[in-house]
Parts: sequence; C-alpha cells; structure tokens
Amino acid sequence: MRTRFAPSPTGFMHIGNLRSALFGYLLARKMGGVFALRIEDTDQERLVEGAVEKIYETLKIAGITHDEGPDVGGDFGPYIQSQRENVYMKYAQQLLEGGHAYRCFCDKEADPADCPCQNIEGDAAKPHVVRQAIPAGQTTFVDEVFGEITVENEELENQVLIKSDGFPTYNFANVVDDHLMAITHVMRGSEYLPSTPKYNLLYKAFGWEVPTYVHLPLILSADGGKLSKRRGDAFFEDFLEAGFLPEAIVNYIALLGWSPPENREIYSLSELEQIFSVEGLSKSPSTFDLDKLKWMNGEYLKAMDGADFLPLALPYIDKVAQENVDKTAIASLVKDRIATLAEIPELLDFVAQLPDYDTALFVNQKNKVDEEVAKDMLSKFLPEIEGLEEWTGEVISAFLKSFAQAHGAKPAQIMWPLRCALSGKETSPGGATDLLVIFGKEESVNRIKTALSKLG
RNA sequence: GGCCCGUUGGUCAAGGGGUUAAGACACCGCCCUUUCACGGCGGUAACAAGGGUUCGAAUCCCUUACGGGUCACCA
Repeated sequence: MRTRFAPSPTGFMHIGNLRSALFGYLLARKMGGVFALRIEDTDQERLVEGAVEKIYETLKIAGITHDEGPDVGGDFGPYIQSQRENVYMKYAQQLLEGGHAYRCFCDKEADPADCPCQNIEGDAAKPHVVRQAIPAGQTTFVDEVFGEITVENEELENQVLIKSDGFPTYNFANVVDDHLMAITHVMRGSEYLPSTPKYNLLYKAFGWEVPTYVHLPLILSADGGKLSKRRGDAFFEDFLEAGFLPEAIVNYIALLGWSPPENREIYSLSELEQIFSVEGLSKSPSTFDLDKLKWMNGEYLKAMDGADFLPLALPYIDKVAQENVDKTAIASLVKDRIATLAEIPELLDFVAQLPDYDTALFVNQKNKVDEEVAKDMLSKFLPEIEGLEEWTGEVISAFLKSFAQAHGAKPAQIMWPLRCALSGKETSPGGATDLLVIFGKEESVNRIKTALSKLG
C-alpha cells in the first residue's frame, strides 16, 4: 500500500495541500504502507526558487515524514518530474501508436472541439502538443468517499498530455508517475473529481490498474469562499507567524472533513496515525473556523511543560519586558491565559512601562475598594514592604495576609489596589503577589509611589 | 451555462428507517476566584423546501432551491 503527496513548488504551503499531505501520510502510517513525496514541477513558468526546500521544511515542521522522495531517495526515483521528461515522452509515444492520443498542431487559442488534427497525419517535426483521444461512451469510476460516479465521455475534452515545450501536463505526468511509482491510493482535493474520468481513460489506454481514489472535501474560508492569501488564512506559514503551534494546526486540519471514530478533539499526530480511516471522511466542504483553532492552540499551550513553553514565548516576551524582570515567571503567568503566542505582547504591555491610568481604576465594588481605601491601604503598605527582607512568592503572600488582618481589612482590599498600582490595568495576568515577585522590590515600590501620587 | 458533487444549530460534526437528534468551538447565564482568564455547572440553537416509498423518514427515491467544484499547453 503506497500513497503520495505531489505538490508543485510554487511557494508557500496551502492549508488544503497540507491537509492532503497529512491524510495521505496518515493513511499510509495506519495501514503500514509507504508515503512518498513527488515534486510536480512541469510548469516551467511557475517555478519559484527555494520552493522545494520550503516543502521539505514545512513537512518537517508539521511532523509529516516521507519514506521516499527527492531528498531521501527510494526505488522509484527520480522523484522530481522535471528529471523524468524522457519517461513521459516514451509513454506518450505508446499512446500515439495505440491511437489513444494524437498530435495537435492547432494554435494555442483554438477551440479543441474544432480541431481537425485527430484525423490528419501532421509533421512531427513541427511544433505541436499531444492530446488524449477520448473515445465514445461513458466512464464510471469509484471514489472511496464520493462513491460511484459516471460521466458521458463527450463531456470530456481531448486534453493536452504533452505541451509544446515538451513537458507533460499535470494530468499526464500524474497518471504516469502514480503508476510507475506503484501508488495504490490517490488522495487529493475534490477539485480533481471532474477530471478523474480522463485519468481513468488513460489508465485504461495503457492497460494499467486504476488506483483507489480518495477525494477530499474542500476547505472553505469563513465567508464561504476559498482560503485566501489576502486574508492571511491560506498558508501554513501564516498561522505559524500568527503564533499557532504546528501540532495544533495539524490537529485542527485533521478534523476538517474527517471525524474520528470516538468523540474527542485533541489528538497527537501519532494518535492520528493509529486511528485514521477513510470511513470518517466527509463529502461536504468544511469551513475553516479560526475560533476553534485558537481554542485548540490554547489547549496545546496549557498542556505544555513550562520548560518547553519558555523558549517559544521568549521572543514575544522580549518585545515588551525589560531585561531585569524574571521572564520565566512571566512565561508561566501567561501560558494558560493565551490562545496564541502572538497574544503575549498585548497581555504584557504594562511590564516595560506602567500605563498612564486614572484613579477610577481603583474603584471596585465587589472588593469594597474605592479611592480612599486604596490610598489608605497603599500608604500603610509601602513602608512595611520596604522593610521586607526576603522577596519570594511565599513570603509576600504570607505578608499580605497578615497585613490585611493587622489593619482589619479584607485581603481583597489590599490585593486589588496593589494589582492596579502595579499593572495600571483593569486586567492583568496574575494577581498582586505574582506581580510583586516579577517586578521585584524596587520597581514595585516605584509603582506604588506613583499610585499614591495619583491618589493625592 | 453544461457536467459533477454537496446541504444536520453561527462553525466543526455524530447519527445511514423507530434517538429526548451526541459532542466540540463560539455565544449567554451561574458558581469558583487576590482582577481577567482557567476550571465547574447549566442554557440558547439544527435535519434546506416540497413531493413520494413506509406502520414509521434526518436517514431511501424524485423535484426544486441554495452552495461548491470543474470546463487551460496551471496544478
């Protein structure tokens, strides 16, 4: 059992393509088969420099490993179509001789329906393309997810197999290579469903066994259209840049158009490899839901070890935190409160610089705090805290409790003003104790002084 | 427009003749809480429409509507 991922090296990795790769990979792993990578670079005009490396890199980040491919080798190489040009010519010749194809000398813009070339013997030395000769009748094929589909052959065009530059079209190279590389399961987006009968006819003309087709439902954007580059939701790289974890992205797209046998949402890649099955594939297109991806990403973040999280968070924390604060402490504060890494700077914008706030911030009915109480508490608190020897979370926490008790106040009546004074914000990650620890004595004292001066 | 495919809450979706039509995201409410969040509990919300078939239809058939795909010397 062999599957393949056959991308074109045209730039970034589209989410839909990544999912095709993922499903092909999962099916191969589940069934103990082989997953191959083939580069389809037959369009010389669309080649993008470095795009092949980009494909390797993306698959690696996503955790999708291939058993055969240009970089890792295999028994069916070369795995880059531009290096197989002679192969296609040979098979095109075979089709020509069998009457399943013909040379067409018509102009590029001409309507193939009016083309007389099928019935004439042209000069093969002149520029031409090779077209598939679609026979009369109808073609039926079976798709694993869409079932049996029959079309009238007259609906099918005599498609170009070999372009005038000598390169094969996707339609031809794909069929030849899938056969030569012994691919048993062809997985691809459902946009290929309408052209599948033409491929079938090709297999038939060659006398080759037709592979098992598995067409995947499309992924749509929130507005019902295609995922677009413009909206920034089309490429895997877009999401990485937006602070999503590769594991979460992979997990999420696995659940688009496919549902697991059990009622669960969070799956690691290796778990997916165990349970994937074409049974769970859906026929209808699905909409990409950023909210759900965010939720899932948050779940992955929460499940992470602090030690693993730190290096990921650091670049974002560095954007807003000065050097002398405890970044490990900040990271742990922020880890369970974000959906994406990119939310970190906004959450911590008060760290580097205390925002300019209004004293109304101190008023909180539930905690029974108003400006008077805040002023009273903070002014009593300041001298005591300045004398504090140790500066650890435990010491501070204990001190705060006894402080409140000693002054006949509820803990919240000191906690709230403190937290406000330290953060200058209505909401902040972590409470007063956390912030005191992170800022250290000097900065904390400064911020409390600022609060007192604001409070008059 | 021709052809192909699809249609269960706003979204992902389970369910494939008899179900109070799962679950998740989002949303709303309550609880917890040294803020927000997290967490816990609960709630709103769906079988596109019309015809059949059947004792019985979200499930099978037909029609309509809507949505998508495809009709390249792009893949």
